[in-house]
Amino acid sequence: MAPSLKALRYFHTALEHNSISRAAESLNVVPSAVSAAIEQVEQDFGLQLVTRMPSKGIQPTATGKLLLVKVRHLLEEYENLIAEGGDLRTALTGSLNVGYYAPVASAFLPAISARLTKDSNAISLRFHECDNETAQAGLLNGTYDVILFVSEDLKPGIDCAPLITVPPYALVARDHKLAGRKSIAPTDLSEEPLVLLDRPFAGEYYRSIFTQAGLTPRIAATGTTHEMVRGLVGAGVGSAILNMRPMTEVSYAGDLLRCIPLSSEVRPLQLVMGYLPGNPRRLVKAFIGECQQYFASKLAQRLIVTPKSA
Amino acid sequence: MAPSLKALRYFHTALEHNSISRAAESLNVVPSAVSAAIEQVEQDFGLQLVTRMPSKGIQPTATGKLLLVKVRHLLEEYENLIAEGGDLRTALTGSLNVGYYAPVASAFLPAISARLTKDSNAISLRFHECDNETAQAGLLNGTYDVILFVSEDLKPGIDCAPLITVPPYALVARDHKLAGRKSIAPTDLSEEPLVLLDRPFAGEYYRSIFTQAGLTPRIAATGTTHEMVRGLVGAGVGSAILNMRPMTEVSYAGDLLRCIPLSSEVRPLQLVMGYLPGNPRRLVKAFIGECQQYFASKLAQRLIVTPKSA
DNA sequence: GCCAATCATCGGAAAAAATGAGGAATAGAT
DNA sequence: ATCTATTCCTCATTTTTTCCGATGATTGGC
Repeated sequence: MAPSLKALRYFHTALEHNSISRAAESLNVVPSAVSAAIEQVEQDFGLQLVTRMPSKGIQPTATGKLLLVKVRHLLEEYENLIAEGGDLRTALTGSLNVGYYAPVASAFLPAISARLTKDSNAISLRFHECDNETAQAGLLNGTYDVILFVSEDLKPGIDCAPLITVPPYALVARDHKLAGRKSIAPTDLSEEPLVLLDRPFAGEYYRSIFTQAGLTPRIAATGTTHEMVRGLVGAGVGSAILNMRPMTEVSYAGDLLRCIPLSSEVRPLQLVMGYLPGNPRRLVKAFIGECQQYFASKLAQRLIVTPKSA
Repeated sequence: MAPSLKALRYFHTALEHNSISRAAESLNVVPSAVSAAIEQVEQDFGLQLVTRMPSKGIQPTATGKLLLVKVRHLLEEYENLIAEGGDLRTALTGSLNVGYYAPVASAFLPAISARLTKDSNAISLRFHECDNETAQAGLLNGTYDVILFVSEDLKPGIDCAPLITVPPYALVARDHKLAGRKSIAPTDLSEEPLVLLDRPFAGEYYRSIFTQAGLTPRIAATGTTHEMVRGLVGAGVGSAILNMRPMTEVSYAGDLLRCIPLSSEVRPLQLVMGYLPGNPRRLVKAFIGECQQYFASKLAQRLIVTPKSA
């Protein structure tokens, strides 16, 4: 009671052709194989499904006709599965789940998305903001197809493609006394009230910039979102250190800000793209390609603050 | 690019359990078989579908999840097919196509049908009136599950179960001069105007009754239906020879008729039931059983005319 | 640092499928 | 009536696939 799919296919095409030999020819097998398959199906179901008429071919019995439509349906489902499986790899369609840990991802991901979707309306992109930890876990457990994150605490089993190196910069209000400086040293900031981006990995990173220089920062406020930090800085609560910058120096509150490169050599962050090794489907490859292309272009330079770009 | 159903099943249960070894246990195979099957599926689709984490189990990738729902659907379709195939044999349900060549089938088939359908509303019976030739051809080509017909010109490949032996009788109008006779000989009828049932096999049969006795009948009219012949006889157009009789001696026109046995020994007809050898489904068996039971009972004697019953 | 659990790999054994030749039944033609 | 072509069936043989069991590698917990 378990006919193989192959036996069902032979059974089906034999009845489509009303002939074992013609079916065998179209299946590129020998007639006895088809005959055996039909017998197999009949045995498995314990039913007489075919009447054999030597020199004339075969005919389904009434029961065989009944079963045939069900078998045909199953085979069509199977063909669909194979076709869809092939499409997954070859077609630039479907949905793509992206996990990211990049506070200003909204500054560049929309542009990248637009280049993907403008050619096809069969693409659906899902963006999930998360932290470095959940991004990598989500990639491994299948929640995300691809992740953007910082190359720290890399888990094994994830392939990475570097996108851009992001040095930290100082963010001050436009009317701040340091706003006119060409560059700012951590020492300068440690005398100021500070605003800290307090997110899973970022918090320790920003604190380490000061502690490694032997400084103890005075933290006036913390926020868990990038824009909250900017708002606090814009309101004059303090200054901040951040890594990526959006393409505007106006905060949500309308206050003006200024990004100033750090003078001392501080360990920059590496924004990378993570994906699973092996053979990802084409949409994943395309997204990765678009991201790399974007970050190789001059557009991406506007997202970072270096001594030259300031 | 043709993963077997077995490989798909292994792939599916492995991802259901998030573990190759647990899946192998539930499938009663060795883990390496499951591992190989997963690899097979990945190869066939050319996609990375599973992330393997030694000592922790496996996880589907986002692509794997996508494919998994399709595979689950296919497997459910397969299970359905198997279940329905089993039901075809075991369950007393479904539709039954009956082909018959018996002019008075409507006198007994409804009663037989009622006994089948009164226990189940999942039974659907389809009756097809046809001649001896098309009945047998229809059985062989799957149009009919079972046929009722006359055992003449039997084709090979059809199993027969005799139902009843039917001698011919004379049909006269109630006010006919022969209506009072206990029996009638072909000689008596050959002097009368005759009405003939003109159907594929019947026509020659009725003519042969006279020609074999060296008589030439005078045929006043012919009809292609049993009731038309009765109507013609009732209207006084002539007398007729028929085999089976309905359970009424009133014609559609309201005329009274009388059935009188033939005195001479004339070759009777054999009403038989035909079906395909092998393993018919249960509904077919049940119908055959009901028919045989009916014709073994006294009820069926009322359908024939013998010297004793007259 | 060792142990337990888990997945991956590999060669040989078992099972299944396919092959190809030979035989039987039938329809149609000579 | 005989002959031929077609078709399906049977069976021994070969090929392919699948499965098993042992071994090795990786990870996490004690």
